[in-house]
Amino acid sequence: MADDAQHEPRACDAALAQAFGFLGKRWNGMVLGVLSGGPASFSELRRAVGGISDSVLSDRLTELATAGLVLRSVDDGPPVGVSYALTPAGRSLTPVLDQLAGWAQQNLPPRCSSAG
Amino acid sequence: MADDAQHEPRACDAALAQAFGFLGKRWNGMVLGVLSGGPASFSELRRAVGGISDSVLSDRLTELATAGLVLRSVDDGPPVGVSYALTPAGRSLTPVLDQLAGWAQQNLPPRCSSAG
DNA sequence: AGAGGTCGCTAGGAAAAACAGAGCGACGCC
DNA sequence: GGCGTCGCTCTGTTTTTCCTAGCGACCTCT
Repeated sequence: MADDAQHEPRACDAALAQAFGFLGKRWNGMVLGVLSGGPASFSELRRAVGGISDSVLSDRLTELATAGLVLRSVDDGPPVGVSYALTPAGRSLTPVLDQLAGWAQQNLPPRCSSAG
Repeated sequence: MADDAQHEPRACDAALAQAFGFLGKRWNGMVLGVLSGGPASFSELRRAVGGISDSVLSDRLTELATAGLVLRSVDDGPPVGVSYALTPAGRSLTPVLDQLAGWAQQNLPPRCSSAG
């Protein structure tokens, strides 16, 4: 082996693997994204991400909650409901998501040519 | 609060959806990550991401190349080979990946307490 | 009261993606 | 000639994701 190898497993890759353990799942990144805009209920989430089904959303929410990224709180108000919000850990991901969105706008082929 | 609604579909979410069209796939984020450390060959990629099979890697590479994120170049040297490298578009994702790795190290439960 | 809609969430079966393993033609090594 | 590597594709099986339907409880409309 020559000394060229940049491709040795470094901490960076390990952390990246952890990150993509969540973000690599089909909708996890999206729900984190809409949640970063503020707390939301189950139905609100479903609409915001658009195209996800109840089963999957429920799964992702449970998963995210278990990982400590989102918090599930039951609203005792007259109209009983459930709210999902980002924990500090999840909230610290927001700026990254923001950058990601910026990158996508510049480097990804626009799927919908919005006339604006 | 009347003007609370943060959950309307804004450009941010649309861009995020584009981004996760790629990063939401099981290995795309990882190969982008190792590629951000420098060009690599098919085999090098396979080792670096660790746990991916030839079929899937081939698919992801084709997909990423089609999207204009990575560039496939055939090496005419005596030991004929193929090299994959990030395009400018792909390279601009590197800092984001870096932040993501940083976030993961701080906010994600360490799965393997690496001695090193 | 009766009928219908929404809410949060779960269950079952179907489709898709990912997987592991083998193989192809061409190369260098011994 | 035998062997391993390279980049890449094919086949059959497992995991993941998806769609459809449904539950109990609440609210609204009539």
